[in-house]
Amino acid sequence: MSPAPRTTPSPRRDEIVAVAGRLLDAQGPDGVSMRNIAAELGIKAPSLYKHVSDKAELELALIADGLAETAEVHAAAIDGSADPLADLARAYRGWALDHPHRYRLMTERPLPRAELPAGLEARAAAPVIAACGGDPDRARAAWAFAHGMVMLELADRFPPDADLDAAWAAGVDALRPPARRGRRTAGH
Amino acid sequence: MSPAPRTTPSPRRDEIVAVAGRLLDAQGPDGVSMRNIAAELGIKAPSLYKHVSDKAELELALIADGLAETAEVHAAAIDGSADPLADLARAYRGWALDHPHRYRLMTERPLPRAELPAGLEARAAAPVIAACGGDPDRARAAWAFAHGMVMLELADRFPPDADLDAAWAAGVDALRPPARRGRRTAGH
DNA sequence: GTCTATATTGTGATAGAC
DNA sequence: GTCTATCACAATATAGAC
Repeated sequence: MSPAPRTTPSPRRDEIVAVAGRLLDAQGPDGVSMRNIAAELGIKAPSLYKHVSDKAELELALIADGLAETAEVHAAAIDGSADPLADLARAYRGWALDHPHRYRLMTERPLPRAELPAGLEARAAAPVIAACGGDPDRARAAWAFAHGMVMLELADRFPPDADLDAAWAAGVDALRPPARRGRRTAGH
Repeated sequence: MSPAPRTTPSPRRDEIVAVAGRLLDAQGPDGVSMRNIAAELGIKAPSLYKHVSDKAELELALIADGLAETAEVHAAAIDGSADPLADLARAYRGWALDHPHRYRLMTERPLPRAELPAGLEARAAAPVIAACGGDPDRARAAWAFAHGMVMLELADRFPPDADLDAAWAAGVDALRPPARRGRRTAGH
């Protein structure tokens, strides 16, 4: 179902991916060099190539892991919520601010869809769509709003006096779907 | 009023900045190397340092030029418009898609406010604020929405079947300020 | 104002020995 | 599965001659 990794899975490979992820989260993209990863494992860079075909494979694994993690976090945020869009927004912002480099890696380039586990993108997108009452256009607008807020906050691009909580609230208020009328269960 | 550039202004300096801008727009950030700029001018890279203190100075000039240009384009878009937010959104998207690398450079890092001409940031921000009826929080939400849409579109991150025009329309509809009641002039 | 020569530092990746 | 040695690059920037 999910496409095979370019390299055979192995415990050592998993360690390498884990170290790459730690380096990314801690030092940003420049920290994720083959030399650094190797040093962290107490080996030399060329040895990595016995376990991993190239750097792109590592980045792919990092993206897939991040998508899976956010899919879970976001699904949990709307689960049973009385105000799903507001709770999702809070969770979205929180995760992105906690993992800025990972977040950028996951959003700054085209998704390598062909090499991602089947259904992963849909699972990651499901919470916004649900929080927008099933309207895909509104969901994309809401995603863009949240992405824009996060990116501008991460880049420290808002004016110093801007009230970001208020800006989030204004966007969520505007984008919240009209009250659902008499629905018993989460709808189609 | 505007802070002095680190290097004395000169025709040659202006040429260098112009070439850097052309390279950025045409080839992206990797195309903007001191070697490339020099080659474009028919000289060698070290010669540039007689006119410009370092690469950061060039990037600063590129950011300032881009801000000034968008400030004009966006102001023109809302001028006399019956639906300012929609027209601004169209202009915002158009300029960003026409200048993707410049747009990224202008938004992906903190503004070097201390080294920018006085009032430039405010001039660039004025059109959104006006289009949002003067509400700064809603204006920031609208900016974030547009920024998110543009960045995700530039990164080709939306699913292939997404209707981006519809997503823009959904966001603009949601964020448009309540109809202005009986105002004669652009308000305080 | 331009040149040559060079310092310095970084990257990803391969060959082949052990 | 790890090593050493190395390739092939690219970048910004400086010194000093002309």
